[in-house]
Amino acid sequence: MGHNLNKYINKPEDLETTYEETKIGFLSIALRKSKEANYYLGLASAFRTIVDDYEAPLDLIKNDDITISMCQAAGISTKAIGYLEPKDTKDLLTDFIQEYLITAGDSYVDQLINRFLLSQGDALGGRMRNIVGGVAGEKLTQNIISALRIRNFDFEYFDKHSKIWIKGEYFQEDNSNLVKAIKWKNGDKSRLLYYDLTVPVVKKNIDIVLFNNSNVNNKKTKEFKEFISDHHNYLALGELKGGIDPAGADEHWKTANTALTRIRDAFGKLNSEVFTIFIGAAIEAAMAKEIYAQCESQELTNCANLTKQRQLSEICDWFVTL
Amino acid sequence: MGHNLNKYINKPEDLETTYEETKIGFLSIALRKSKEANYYLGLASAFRTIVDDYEAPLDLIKNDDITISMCQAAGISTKAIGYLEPKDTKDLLTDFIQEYLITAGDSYVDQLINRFLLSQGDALGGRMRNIVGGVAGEKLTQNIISALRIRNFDFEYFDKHSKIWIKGEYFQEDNSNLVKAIKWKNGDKSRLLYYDLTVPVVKKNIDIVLFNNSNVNNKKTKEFKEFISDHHNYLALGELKGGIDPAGADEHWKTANTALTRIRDAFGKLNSEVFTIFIGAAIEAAMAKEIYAQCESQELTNCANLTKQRQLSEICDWFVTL
DNA sequence: TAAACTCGAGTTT
DNA sequence: GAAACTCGAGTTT
Repeated sequence: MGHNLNKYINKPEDLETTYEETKIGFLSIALRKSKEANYYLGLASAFRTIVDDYEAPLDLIKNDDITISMCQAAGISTKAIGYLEPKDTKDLLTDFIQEYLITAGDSYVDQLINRFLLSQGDALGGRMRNIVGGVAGEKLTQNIISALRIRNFDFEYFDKHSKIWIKGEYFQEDNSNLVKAIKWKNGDKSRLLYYDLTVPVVKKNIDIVLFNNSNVNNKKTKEFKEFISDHHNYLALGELKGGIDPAGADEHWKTANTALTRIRDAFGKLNSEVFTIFIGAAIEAAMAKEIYAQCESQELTNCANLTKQRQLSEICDWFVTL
Repeated sequence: MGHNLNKYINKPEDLETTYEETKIGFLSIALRKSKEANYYLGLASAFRTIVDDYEAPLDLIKNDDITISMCQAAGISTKAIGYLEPKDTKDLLTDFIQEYLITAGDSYVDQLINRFLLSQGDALGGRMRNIVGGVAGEKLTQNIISALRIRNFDFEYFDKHSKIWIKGEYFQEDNSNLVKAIKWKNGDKSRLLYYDLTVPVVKKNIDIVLFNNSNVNNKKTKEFKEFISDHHNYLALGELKGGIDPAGADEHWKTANTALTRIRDAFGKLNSEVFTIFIGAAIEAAMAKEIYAQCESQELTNCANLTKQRQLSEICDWFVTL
């Protein structure tokens, strides 16, 4: 970049994701999706067992235990169910049974289960999107920790499950998903990184939050709340986009761009400058130009393509030495 | 608003979508989804018919006709298939059959079809998202045409299928989905509106594009290309977000916000000012404040909540009289 | 029924 | 295998 923060990014094109990386990404999604599918197939099978006991479709409404599954078969997602009252769902189910099950005659169970599977497929898709995002976070964690180890910085990580700080030497790659935060020492400097933290200054949840000190106890304490409410403690904030789909690349960069602008505006109003970063897995030509230009103007402090190992190592090393 | 563009919006809260509207939106999605599901159930049924003829799962690979369906059952979306080469899909299918079909024994056909249904459910979800967006465009069209009729402005609409301009008097509500463009006369002023047009100045596709004259022939002509390349012809550009999900509201507003910023930046570089507008169906409290503030500062020229009939009528009337 | 995060399933131009 | 549009299926804090 203009000011050489990342030596592997010297022009916008360096940021672009390759066709090969996209392919690898989609393949890895397919593998994971097949595995996750088992859960939903199990639900369908269990649902069929219950439904098989009924003689007439309309009787299905009477069993409150399966109301949610029936709604799903009728095209209402788990998310949407939360907005409906019992009367709404009952009316909808009655119409659904009339229109799609009774007309199916003897094969109404197949009709119902097949529709249930369709809705569960959409659910599986939603779940996969969260998984892909999680995997991106894990990859970043692993690379940050590698940078800490190479530099021999003392570090600890906060474990989501046990809710305690664990010494860096005990970290293993398969703990990556448990890492909520990392703190380290770089000489006199001490640093604290949190993932997915709601930052009071911005009033939004932010993927990557780096504090310029670690003089604070764990979350859920009043002290922590005060710590994160003080803009002086912030050093850098960033957006991480792990999706591999080129069709979503610009869409999600636009989202990230507004999120980053909100961060700058919120800290700017307090006359506080913070670094902002963007790390994405799907970077297309046009947005690469925008990202690069923002880095040159130093509106954006640093960036990297998550699929390019050298860019990623480089930004992680920069990050831990900030 | 501060400058009274929309008399039904006097404070940010006026923009917020109600719980009731959200509920109606989700219910209408469920109804439509059940209808659209038929197509995917049909595919599954046809797929089963073919698969039933095979004795052993591995033989399925040999039939190229069903490769795509097999891939879908294996978790590869239509979108992802485009990135894979035959060798990739063959390897993946071989592993898939080994791991999930052969292990299913005699019930391997059910296993395959159920997995196919899961993937088709995700496909149906994708299709629904496009439909919801289309319905929003139709609603806007209907309200714009109502405004034109109330004011007795002469207008014509460009029909997507027949690719001709049709006199306004022949417009019927059930043609709404065919309207690609509308042109009208307001006294001496003539106006041309296009939906989903790639604007060369911005190099992006924009939902709502209003030209300050209609001195141009149809699309696909060189003349049209020159017309849309001249920034002087532009009067207003807007983003329309038809989604009802509150969870997606801020996400999509962030996207729209960057899109609108790109429009202003691109025209601004040419010292050309254009009006910008935002119309959304899902508007939550925090984003309502941002939208309202942008309207007050006149960064955003006008806005409306698509679910609030009076706001919508008002912005359409403003739009046709611009 | 808090708010806003995850991202790709479609689609069009 | 162009590029960027549609939006809600999940999820977390």
